[in-house]
Amino acid sequence: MDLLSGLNSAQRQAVTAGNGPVLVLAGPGSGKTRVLTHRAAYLVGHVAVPPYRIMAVTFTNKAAREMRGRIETVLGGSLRGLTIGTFHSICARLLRREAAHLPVTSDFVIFDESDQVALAKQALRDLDLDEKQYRPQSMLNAISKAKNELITPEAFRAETYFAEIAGRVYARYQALLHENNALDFDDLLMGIVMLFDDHPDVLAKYQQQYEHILVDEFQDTNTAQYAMLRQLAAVNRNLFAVGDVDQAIYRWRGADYRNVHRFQDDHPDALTVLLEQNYRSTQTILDAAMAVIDRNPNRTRKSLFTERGHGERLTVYEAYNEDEEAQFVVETIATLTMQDGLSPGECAVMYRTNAQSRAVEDAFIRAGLPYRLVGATRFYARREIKDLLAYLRLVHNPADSVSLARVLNVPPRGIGPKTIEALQACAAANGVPMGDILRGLGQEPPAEVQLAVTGKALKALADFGRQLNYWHTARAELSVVQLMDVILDQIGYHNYLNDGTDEGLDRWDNVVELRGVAAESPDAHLTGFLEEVSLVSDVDNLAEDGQAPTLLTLHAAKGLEFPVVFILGLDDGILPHQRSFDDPEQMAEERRLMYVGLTRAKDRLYLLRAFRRTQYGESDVSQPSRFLEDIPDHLVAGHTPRRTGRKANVASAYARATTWDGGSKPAAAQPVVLRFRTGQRVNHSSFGEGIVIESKASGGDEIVSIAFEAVGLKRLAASMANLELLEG
DNA sequence: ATAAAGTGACTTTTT
DNA sequence: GTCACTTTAT
Repeated sequence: MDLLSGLNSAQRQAVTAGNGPVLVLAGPGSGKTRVLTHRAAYLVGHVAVPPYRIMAVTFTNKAAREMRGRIETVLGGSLRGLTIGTFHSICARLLRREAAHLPVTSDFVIFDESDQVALAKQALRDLDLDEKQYRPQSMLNAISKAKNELITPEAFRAETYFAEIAGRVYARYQALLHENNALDFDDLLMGIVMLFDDHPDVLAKYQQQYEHILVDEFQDTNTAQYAMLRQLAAVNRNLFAVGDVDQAIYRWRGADYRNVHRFQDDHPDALTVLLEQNYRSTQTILDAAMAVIDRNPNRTRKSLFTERGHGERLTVYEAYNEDEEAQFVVETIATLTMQDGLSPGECAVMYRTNAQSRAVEDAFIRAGLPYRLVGATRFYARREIKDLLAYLRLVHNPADSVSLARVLNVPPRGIGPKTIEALQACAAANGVPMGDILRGLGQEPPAEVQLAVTGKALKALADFGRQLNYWHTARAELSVVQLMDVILDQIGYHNYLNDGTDEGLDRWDNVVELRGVAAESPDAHLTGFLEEVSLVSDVDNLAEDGQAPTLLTLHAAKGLEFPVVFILGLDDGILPHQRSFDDPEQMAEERRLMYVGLTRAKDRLYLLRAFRRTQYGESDVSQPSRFLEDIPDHLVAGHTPRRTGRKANVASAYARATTWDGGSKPAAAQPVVLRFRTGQRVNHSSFGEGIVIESKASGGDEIVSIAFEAVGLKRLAASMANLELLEG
């Protein structure tokens, strides 16, 4: 039947597999999504499995959306009842349904990273721990790691002093989450596994319902996710997993590609299908990618092949610095567009770290060309978006004290830290959330509370409480958009953002954009809207019809493909990243990251590096990436001198730089007159007297290092610090 | 209660 | 260099 007609034999074998566990090891571009969607369609269309008995799990909403669409296309009908979504969204849905067994109610909110930090800080304060000494972020890392490994606060075992502290913070943090009627991302996964463990009847219900479970990107599952899959598939044993250990790049997030091997150990009878034929790249690109990945130890070799022919050889280019590296990208894209009739949207620029995007953005801006940037400051992490969402979450769940603390004085309404402290104390004394105290104050007549706050501040609190009450009541009859408008209007948010700067205008645009998100689903209720926005990521919003080149990290590039790919920063220390040098496991992951990048390209691949690179404000000479050395010479064309002398490179780079932009370079060469010299005595208004150790120009300012008698060595910007030159 | 100055961190970040 | 955050000065 035509459902199978477009598949090669390996793909067909996987799609039509009978009952029992199936593991599909799919190389890049081998049609793994195709296999997954056709498998689902096959089950529904051929085996007559009702859609509601299938669960398909992905890691991103985008992947889930696409899969649903593609299954529907193959089947030519809608798939009502099919459970398809990310691990997190599916878990959230199930947890809400089974909330009776949870420490939170069914309308719990999901705390994101910054909420988590706020809560971790609170936990540290509650335990009288110094947040300088125990950084909230490292506490959260430990907590997240524990949750991914399904370790509860009670089961948390401390071997070290740090872990002992982390364990205590974990317990307090968890209690705070529940007080806020909130769960974090990791709780969604661990919560499900615990729920299933503690309530076999609940588990049995879902085990029966889900006759088939399909999983994408299986190499990226963590312990909790794997445990959940095992639980659900324990009875029917129809677990269909697709993955590629060579594309495992999320170890640092708790993912463990060894789950692929575990799957084979746990299911000795599993049908394993290897997909090696590539439908994306030229053979040259595949050969380069294999040359890189084959150096990783302990892996089963895959022989990727294509029928697309050899295509063009790769271009390796060594630029003088990151600006020239970016310039090369812009120029090359311009040339390809004009000479080869390529659309700029078919090009992607990939890099290891977000910081690298700046030079590229600058180059595009200088050339007056548009680009699309994925990631960086994520939309939902922006201050204005978080503010507005915090308001909505507070209206939805007055117990959410993290959101309350965020918006209590935003925009400023005369509620300072003293007042907040008093409110917190009052809430703690009465054992109720701060939101309830506020709403009590906003009642007519105000509720009686013991609150150490004076007239003006008290009025501010009561006013805010009144607004909160109003919104809380109004939320039932207003749409999300209407509620947003009411809140924005009443708090004067537009006015607050509009501070006359361009940034203020941008921020308001973002607010309008969020309003647009809400307007897209006018019938959605507040709960649904909040859940949707708390589970989205940036890649989810990457439009398909882009006319401009895409700038993104290698991590964000996974799962995507582009006719032309530029990989930047092939320097030792960047890719592979410095932090992976002393850990072979991490180094192997860097190599996989490179592999992922290489295999995104369909036709052309450009590998770039810079001889000199400015990082953290310091310019340093760098060595070529060791991965670059692994690519055989015969796959490379247009090799700029790489192992030849550095001087020639520098000279040619300068020559190019001058011919390209006759003087339009950014004002890096602004002369700075140095006022201070080593050995001079100076006086600073607060640090007192000291001796100048060093003075140099940097970033258009004079940076002076001074050894102060009272406070030791400091680095100050001469234009900022009020330095007085003393005699001597 | 804000604004300016100083400090310190800084890889990636599917949800 | 840039961001977030804290301390200090107004």
